Amino acid sequence: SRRHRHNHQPQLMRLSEEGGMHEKEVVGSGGGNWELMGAITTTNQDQQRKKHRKQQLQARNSVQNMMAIPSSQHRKLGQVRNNHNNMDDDMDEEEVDDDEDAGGGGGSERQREHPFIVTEPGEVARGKKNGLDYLFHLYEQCREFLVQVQNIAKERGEKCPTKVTNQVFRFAKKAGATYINKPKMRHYVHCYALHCLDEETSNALRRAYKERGENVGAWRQACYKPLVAIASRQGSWDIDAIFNSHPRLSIWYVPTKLRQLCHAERSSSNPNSATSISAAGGGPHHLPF
Amino acid sequence: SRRHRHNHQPQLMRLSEEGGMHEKEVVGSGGGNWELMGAITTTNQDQQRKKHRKQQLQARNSVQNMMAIPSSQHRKLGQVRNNHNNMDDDMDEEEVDDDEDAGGGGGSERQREHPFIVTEPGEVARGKKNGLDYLFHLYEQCREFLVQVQNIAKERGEKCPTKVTNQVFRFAKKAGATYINKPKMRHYVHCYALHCLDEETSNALRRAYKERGENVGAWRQACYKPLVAIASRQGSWDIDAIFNSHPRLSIWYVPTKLRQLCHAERSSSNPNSATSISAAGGGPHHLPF
DNA sequence: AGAAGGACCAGTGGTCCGTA
DNA sequence: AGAAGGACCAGTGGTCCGTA
Repeated sequence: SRRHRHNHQPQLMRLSEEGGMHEKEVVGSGGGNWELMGAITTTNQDQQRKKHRKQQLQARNSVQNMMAIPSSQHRKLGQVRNNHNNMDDDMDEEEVDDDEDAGGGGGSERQREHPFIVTEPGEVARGKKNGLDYLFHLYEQCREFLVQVQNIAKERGEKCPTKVTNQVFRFAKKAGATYINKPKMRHYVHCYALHCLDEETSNALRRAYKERGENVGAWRQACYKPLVAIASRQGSWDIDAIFNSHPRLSIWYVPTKLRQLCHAERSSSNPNSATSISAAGGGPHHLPF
Repeated sequence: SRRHRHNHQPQLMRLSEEGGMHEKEVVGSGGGNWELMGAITTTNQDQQRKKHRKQQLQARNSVQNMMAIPSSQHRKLGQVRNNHNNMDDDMDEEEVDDDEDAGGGGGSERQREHPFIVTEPGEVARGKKNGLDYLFHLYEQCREFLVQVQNIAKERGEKCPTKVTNQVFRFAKKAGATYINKPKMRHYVHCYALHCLDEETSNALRRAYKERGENVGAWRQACYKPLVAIASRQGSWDIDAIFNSHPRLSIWYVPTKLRQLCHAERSSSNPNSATSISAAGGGPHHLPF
C-alpha cells in the first residue's frame, strides 16, 4: 500500500489497546497538507511527501486559511478503520469500496470515534472503546489548541479568545485532530469539570459506575449531582464563578443543564433567592484555586 | 394637545439647552407601554395613561418579551422634534403629517438624535446639538442597563453577560431608551475609554478641538493617539488588558481600529514582537484600577 | 438500545451604507 | 459636507437528530 500510517501526535494518541496501531492515528493522504503540524509540538515528517494526483482532483478547500494553518486538502482524511484493510489511495479511482466512498464526494468516509466506556482511573479501554482518561485528555488537548490560537491572535494583534470557541475547534481540525469536535466536548464538559474540581469524587464515581456495569450515559448523568453539591457548598450556587476560578476549567462554557440544576437547587434550598443572590457577592467561600 | 411630554428618566436627560423641554424626552404615545420603567430607577407616572386607539391598529410587537420587560407597543415613539410642534396623537388618524408617517407602517417616524458637537467639560450644547458630557453619560446608562440585565439573569439562573451585548441594547430600547443604539455606542467607545483612563488628557483634547472649531469626527479621530500612548506606557500595548482592568471600561468591547493601532505601534516600536508578547505577561506595569 | 458528530439555527458582534 | 442608526452578514454558541 502506498498509504502510510503515521502518528502525527504521538503524545495525543488514544488509550484503547488494539493491536499495534491506534485507530486515532490519521492517515497521511499525500503530501503538503500537514503544514504547521509542528505547531502542535510534534515534528512533521510528512511535509516532504509526494503530491498525490487525487488531491488535484479535489477542489481546493474554500475555507480560508485560518490562524496560520494553510488549508488542508480537506479530502476526507481516510482515518484508519479498525480491523479493516487500508485502502490504497488509488483504489477509489478504479474500484468501488463497499462501505466507504458512498457520498459522491470522492473521498473515503471518516470513521467515527469509538464510543467511550466507563473506566477506572488509569485503566485502558479494551476493544473498540475509549476510556475516560482519554476523554479527559481531549480537554487538555483543546486547552493546548486554545493556547496556540491565543498566541497567534496576540502576535497578530487580533481579538484573543478566552474560551474554547468555534475558532479553536476549527484550528484543531485543521491541525489534524479530527477526533475533536464541538458536540462531543460540550457533551462531557461537566464530567471533566468534576474531574478538575474534585478528582477524588470523580474517581470514586467512575469506579462505582464501572462496578455496576453502567454505560457512559448513566455515568455522565451521575456527574451532575456532585457538581451541584460543590456549588452548594460554596454557598453561592454560582457555577460560573466556580468554573472561572479554576485554571483548566475556566476556558469552558458552563453547560446549560448544569447551570439550570444549580439554579433549581438554589431555589429549593433557599426560596428567598433574590436576597441570596444579592448577598452572594459578599459571602461565599473562597475557592482553593 | 393630548400628547403629554414627560421625562421618564429625569436623571438621564440630554444636556443641550433648548427651550424648556429636552428633546431626548420620550413622548408618551398612550398608556400601557412603559411597563417596568421603574426598573430604570425612575418612578413611572405613565402606567395609568389611557389606552390609545392607534395602538390597537398597530400589530403587536412580535418580539417576545425580554428580560421581564413587557414588549412595548413598538409604535414609532414620536419623540419630540425640536422646534417642531408636537403632533396630537389623534392627528395622524384624520390628517397627514407632511414629514412623518411616510412609511406604510402607520406610525410616525422616529426622530434621529441631534448630532454631537465638541464641547468642553461641563459645557451644555446649544441648539439642536448634543455635547460630549451627554455622550459619555450614555455609556454610564448602558452600564446601568447591563447591571439590570445581569441581575435578572442571575435571578433566573441564566447566562450572565459581562459586556454590553445585543441583549443589553435590546433591553435599553424596551425600557424606553430609544436614543441608545449599538452603532453609536461602538462608534465612540474609544472616546469614552480616554475619558475613563485619562480624564485630564481627554478634557484637554476637548478644549483644544473646540477651540480650533473641529467637528466631532476630527475629535473622535484624535482620541486614538493618546490611548495608544497609554498602552505604550503600560509596556505591553495590551489594550484589552487596559480595558479589562478598568471597572467602567471593562464592559465594553475594544474597538477593532484601536486594537489595530496598538498592534501597529507595538510592531514599529519593537520589531521583535514575538518575544515582547511572551514577556508581556511577566512585566507590564500595574494598572491603577 | 446507546452513542458520535454533521449540520442546522437563532441570535451575536461588527459595521456599512442608505438616510436625513 | 458630516453624522445618526437601521439593517445586514459572516461567523457563534448551542444542540438536535439523522447516522452508524
